Amino acid sequence: MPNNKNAVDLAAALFPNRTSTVEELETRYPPRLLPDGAVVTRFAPSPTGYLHMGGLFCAFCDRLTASKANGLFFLRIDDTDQKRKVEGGVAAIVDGLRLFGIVPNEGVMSESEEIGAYGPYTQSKRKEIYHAVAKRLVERGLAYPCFCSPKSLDELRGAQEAANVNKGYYGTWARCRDLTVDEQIARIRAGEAFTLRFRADGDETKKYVVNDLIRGKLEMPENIMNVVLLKTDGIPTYHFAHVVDEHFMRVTHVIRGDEWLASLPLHIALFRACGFKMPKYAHTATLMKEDNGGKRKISKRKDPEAAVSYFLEQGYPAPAVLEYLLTLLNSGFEDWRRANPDVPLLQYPFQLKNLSSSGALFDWAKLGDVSKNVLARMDAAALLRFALDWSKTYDPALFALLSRDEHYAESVLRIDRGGAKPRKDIAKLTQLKAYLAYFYDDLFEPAVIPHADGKAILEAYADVFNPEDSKDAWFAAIKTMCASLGFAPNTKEYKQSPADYKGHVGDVTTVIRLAVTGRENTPDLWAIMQVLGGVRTRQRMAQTLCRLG
RNA sequence: GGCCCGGUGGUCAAGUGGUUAAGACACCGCCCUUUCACGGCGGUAACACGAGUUCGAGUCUCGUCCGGGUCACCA
Repeated sequence: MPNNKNAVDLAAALFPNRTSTVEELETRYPPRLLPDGAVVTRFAPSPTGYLHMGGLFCAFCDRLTASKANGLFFLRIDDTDQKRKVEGGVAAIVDGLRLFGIVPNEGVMSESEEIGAYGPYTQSKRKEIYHAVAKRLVERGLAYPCFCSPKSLDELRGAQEAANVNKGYYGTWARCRDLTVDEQIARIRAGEAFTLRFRADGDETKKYVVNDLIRGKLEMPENIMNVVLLKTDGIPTYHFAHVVDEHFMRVTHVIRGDEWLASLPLHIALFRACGFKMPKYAHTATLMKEDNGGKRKISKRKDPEAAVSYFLEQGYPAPAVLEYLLTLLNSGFEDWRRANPDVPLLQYPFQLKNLSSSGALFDWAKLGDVSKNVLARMDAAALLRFALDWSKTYDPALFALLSRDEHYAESVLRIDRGGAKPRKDIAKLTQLKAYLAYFYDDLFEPAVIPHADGKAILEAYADVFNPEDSKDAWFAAIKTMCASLGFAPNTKEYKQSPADYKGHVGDVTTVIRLAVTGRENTPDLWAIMQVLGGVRTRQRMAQTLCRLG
């Protein structure tokens, strides 16, 4: 379309400073040289202070999708809303991703470092690029200045509400759309504040048809909204920055939350107006939460679990959180994990198309189960390292306890771990201290022995206890002891004629277990005694006996 | 309210016109067992509703209902 002279004059008035031309930008950011079929993804969060669960999930999908296709994944910071910007917000995102093993190939690498040839990767540093495209839009008559004040826009909305029509800047409500160029230029020269709006040309009765990679064919009415492209301060809105950035950063696949679905028609219209090729879109489902009876989006304000840091604080292993997200939102993952228990998560043959399109309810029980499995797969040394790392920042008392004697701590953690059927007691590290408390004398809490024969059992056991015994010998000694105390040496015999016995071997070991650990439920008692050592084991039994009188 | 997206057991989910409607978590029972776990076996429990197309519908179409999202100079 030829530029008309008036439009060119307007553009010059709007953007008096020299900007690059769109053609220059095209050369500066040429199509990427990548293998056939390679995809380019991006994660583009706002630096609002922390990494959101939904964001983590998108970034993870971005990473997997790009890796699988020999493509590349970059991190961009969408900081066009200066009001919401938070000190350290970029670090929270970069560090958050790193803790989950998600590392970008290019883009923002830290608060102060960016790598890659398609930057800057921080939107607040790209003003000149947005202005170049905006200027071109004005020259083509596809954008215009709007002098409406926030107050008059409020009134507009009020009037629309009263008239019971759709709200927005469109049709005859778009008052600044048809000002004469003379008036526009005069008001700009007079220093009036203005925004730049999109001159929408959509027909509401017609539909765009888009293929969403997750949802399939989508039909949505064409865009008629004359949205703001550049705010009064010249900073672009998300929509405009999105279109410009995905184009010049040569993104092929946009994976984002489904809260963006409603603005897809706008984005389509903007891509067309700019003459840019659209990327493919994948809109992921929102993570929901049960809220008395109903479900609702997990909210930053009300729900601590909105922030990924919450799970880290609780001591869930990062991979467990990711695995949980995958079981929740990606069909087929659990089968794969069962078949490949030890393959790193990043090698999961991820497919966008088997992402769920309906919003899943967050399920703590399921997360706990997933996490128990992840923790159970770790060996004692790995678990200790994880626990040390975690407790250093989140539980100094536990850290002190574990580092007192790491060798000892590891032998505690080794009990019933590493075999074909490891125990699954722990879902998160906040449970660890309680789990191993009785291995430390200062935390050990003696229990009362409710069993009527407690005294007799402990006295008899004191005679036969030998810390040198192998597990078999240890158990054989207990069985032998059972007979003289009137207990069945095994459960079967007891069940056959309960009347003949005071109880069975399990009741006997329960008394010993209580005396030694203060607990009714523990891992293998023999192994526990080995770790505690003969002296302490004897000591605890003796003390219990004392209390029994 | 307009527009959009969803709706299979309590939760997550397979399923793409013909299945006894998978599986996982949770729950219950049994077995194993030195307790508790783990593991094994079994069980309760679902296609939101109504029309239509078809020999045949969870699967296709329409309507209804329900849930969610979105309608900013926020992203």
